[in-house]
Amino acid sequence: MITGYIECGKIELARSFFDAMPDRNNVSYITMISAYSKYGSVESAKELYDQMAEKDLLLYNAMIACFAQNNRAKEALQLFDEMLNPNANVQPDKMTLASAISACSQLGDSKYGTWIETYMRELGIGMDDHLATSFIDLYAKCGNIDKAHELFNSLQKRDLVAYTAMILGYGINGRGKEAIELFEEMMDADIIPNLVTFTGILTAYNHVGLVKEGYRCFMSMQRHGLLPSQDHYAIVVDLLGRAGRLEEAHELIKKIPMQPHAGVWGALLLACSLHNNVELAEVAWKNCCELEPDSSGYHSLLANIYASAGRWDDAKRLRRAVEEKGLVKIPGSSWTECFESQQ
DNA sequence: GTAGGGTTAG
Repeated sequence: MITGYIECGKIELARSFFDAMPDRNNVSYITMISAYSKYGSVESAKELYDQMAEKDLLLYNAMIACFAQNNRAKEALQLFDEMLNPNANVQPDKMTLASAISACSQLGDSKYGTWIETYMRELGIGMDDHLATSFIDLYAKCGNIDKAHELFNSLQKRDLVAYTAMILGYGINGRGKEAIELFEEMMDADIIPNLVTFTGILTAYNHVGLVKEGYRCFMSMQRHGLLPSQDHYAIVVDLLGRAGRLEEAHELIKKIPMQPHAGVWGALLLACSLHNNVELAEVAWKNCCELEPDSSGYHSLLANIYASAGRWDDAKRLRRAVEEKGLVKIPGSSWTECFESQQ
């Protein structure tokens, strides 16, 4: 009954049914927690998790997965650590490890990831395709593309998620040719790409600067019945923008059927700074500010553009405005950091 | 394979 409601997305109905159940057991809790996880309601999931006094393996797994799937990697690893404490009286299994590796990958923590690989052997847990896929993602994000590829070759069966992880891995490592070849191999195998796959392949086109092909790929999304997300638009804006095709990038943004998010305009702003286009930069900057008024990055970017155009007064004015408003600088992160620490 | 796991930019 609960699962029926969950399948059609009626999560509140599922919850009221859950609340009315006289004989709620771990299974019902786990089902409900997973449902909240799927719809991004991490707090509601945590609330249910906290209600259980005795945490068993599956309950831990459901909650760790929930954190990992909703970009709360730190909390996922925190809970994983808690579970490793002998007092917890549980031992992780492959489900736990898959989520933990995913969390390491999100944090770019290859050290912890490698430790998990060793620990896995200690526990006598063998590598399966799910685990291998999370390791592919981890190693690729940490720049160890050879190790990622080795794991990809070892898969028993290459499915959509595995292909997607590897394509994205090649994409972010600038190995466009390999990414494109793999994408074609996937299509030949009649595996239908999803939105994530397109993020990967578009990233690859972007890295090798294949504008025409990348744009064509983006346009092909509709044929697969996929509606490009803001992220996809942002990648294509970046692709066109880096190639200096700023007007086309601007036109594309104007055609987005929804309100573009700041990242889309940010990609245009970045392109304007690469190609010293002050007028368009101002347009992009204005939109960025409206959508994300608290971020200082856009101001600094425009200030740099003013400076390189010799408009020192404008640059100074903007930099002063940042200081006066006390805007926070969001520190950038880099995947290469964890690669370097691995060397 | 009977609850629970793996893939989204720069």
